[in-house]
Amino acid sequence: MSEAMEQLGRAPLFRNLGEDVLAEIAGFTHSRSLDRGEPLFQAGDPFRSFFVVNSGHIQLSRLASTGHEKVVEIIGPGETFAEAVLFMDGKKYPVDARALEATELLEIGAEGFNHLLDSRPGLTRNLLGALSKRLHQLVQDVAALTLEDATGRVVGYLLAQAEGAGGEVHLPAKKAAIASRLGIQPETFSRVLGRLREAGAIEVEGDRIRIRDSERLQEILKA
Amino acid sequence: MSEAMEQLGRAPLFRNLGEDVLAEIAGFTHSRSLDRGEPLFQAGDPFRSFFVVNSGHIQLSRLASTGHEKVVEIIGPGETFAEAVLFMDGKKYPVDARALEATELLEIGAEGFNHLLDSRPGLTRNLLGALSKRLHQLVQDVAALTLEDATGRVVGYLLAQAEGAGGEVHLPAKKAAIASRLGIQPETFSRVLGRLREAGAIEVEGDRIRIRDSERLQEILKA
DNA sequence: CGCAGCCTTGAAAGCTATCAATACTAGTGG
DNA sequence: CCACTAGTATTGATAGCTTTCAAGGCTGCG
Repeated sequence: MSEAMEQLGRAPLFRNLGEDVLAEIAGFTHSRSLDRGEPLFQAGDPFRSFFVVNSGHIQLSRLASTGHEKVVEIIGPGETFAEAVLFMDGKKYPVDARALEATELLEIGAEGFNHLLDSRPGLTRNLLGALSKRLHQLVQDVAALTLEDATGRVVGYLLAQAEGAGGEVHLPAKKAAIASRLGIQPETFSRVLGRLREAGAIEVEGDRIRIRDSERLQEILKA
Repeated sequence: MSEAMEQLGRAPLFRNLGEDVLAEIAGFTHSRSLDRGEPLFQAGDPFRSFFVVNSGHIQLSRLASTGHEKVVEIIGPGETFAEAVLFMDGKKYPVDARALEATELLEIGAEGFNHLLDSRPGLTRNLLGALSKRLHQLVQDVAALTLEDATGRVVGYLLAQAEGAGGEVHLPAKKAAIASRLGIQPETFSRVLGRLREAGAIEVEGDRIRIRDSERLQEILKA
């Protein structure tokens, strides 16, 4: 099994597929490396391929007319992105993508992949599942942005990240990027963390946050 | 061609499908009527079917722990909803759905539909397209919620609704519901409309809004 | 006519953004 | 090894927008 096939297999999107399918996909895939801060594509660029992150982190963001930037998503190892663009009318990327650090990824050619789809039901199943999951996540985000205030969103984010990570959160990006992802300013993010720390709910050490009192966080979320 | 088949065919989700496929789908479909305000399902209910709106409007909303309600989406004639739940892990509806007015819809059984999928590539194509479109829409919403202020969101909404409607917008629901959809309070919505009216950009008559000065609106959006 | 629901308008409070200045950190070069 | 610098994070003060609470107006229907 080639290296590309192994890397593909690690992504949920390609889970449970036969080796033959993986081999086919690997056929129109090649690996890419990005340096910290290096752009991958811009909003409006013609869509030709989508990606799997192998190591590092990619940030997806949108630029407002005012020059402000909003981080839509932060993609980590094993995750795919831009696969939804395959099925959209105007074949253009809708967001900007750039590496937050040195990042390795696989680029999967859209054309070849598209041809595979109709003959591989399992593949379309996985795709539908992936899109549905992202959809659900976005609905959650929209709800949080309107129903929760800054503190609530930060707490929600911390609890979600701590899930299955043993009460320790490793922020996947600079705090300013996380703040943008949460729809708040860096200053507000800092203040909220400060308040949570003073309340004894968390401990902060650089980009590591330890959840000290999970129950108190839940209470704050409900308040 | 049965009535159900015709109604199905009007939805973009079932566009470009052979009559044989439509007939099969119609086989596990039955129509339902809802009165104004009547609930269709609640968040957490087990998922058994998804829906096509035939006439009227359905509101999808989420309830926060504080009791506040956020309108996620307002679904009109020809549109489908809850189809994404088909592919999610925990087969439960993630939102509440209820009729905003007397509404006719088709209920499509999940099990039967699911069986059809693997043998009908065209159907999965349509599904992938529909999910991608919704995904893109949600990304837009998230961006608007964080990048635009209340005025910007209202203007964006009006321009989007007026698209192809000849500069006249017919609000599909009570203003309070629209406001929630836009992530603002009813009072704020009212005030923003008032300001736009005073600026001569729009005219408001109940639930009808005429765009009087589209350019000025675009400017406000960019300001 | 009167009531109920919805929308509008007003005033005050609260939260977050913004502006500004100060720490802090890591990486660089002397 | 230390000093320096650039980027990043924290902290403070203020302004602005939106929410909240409250009251008044409007409309349709019994």
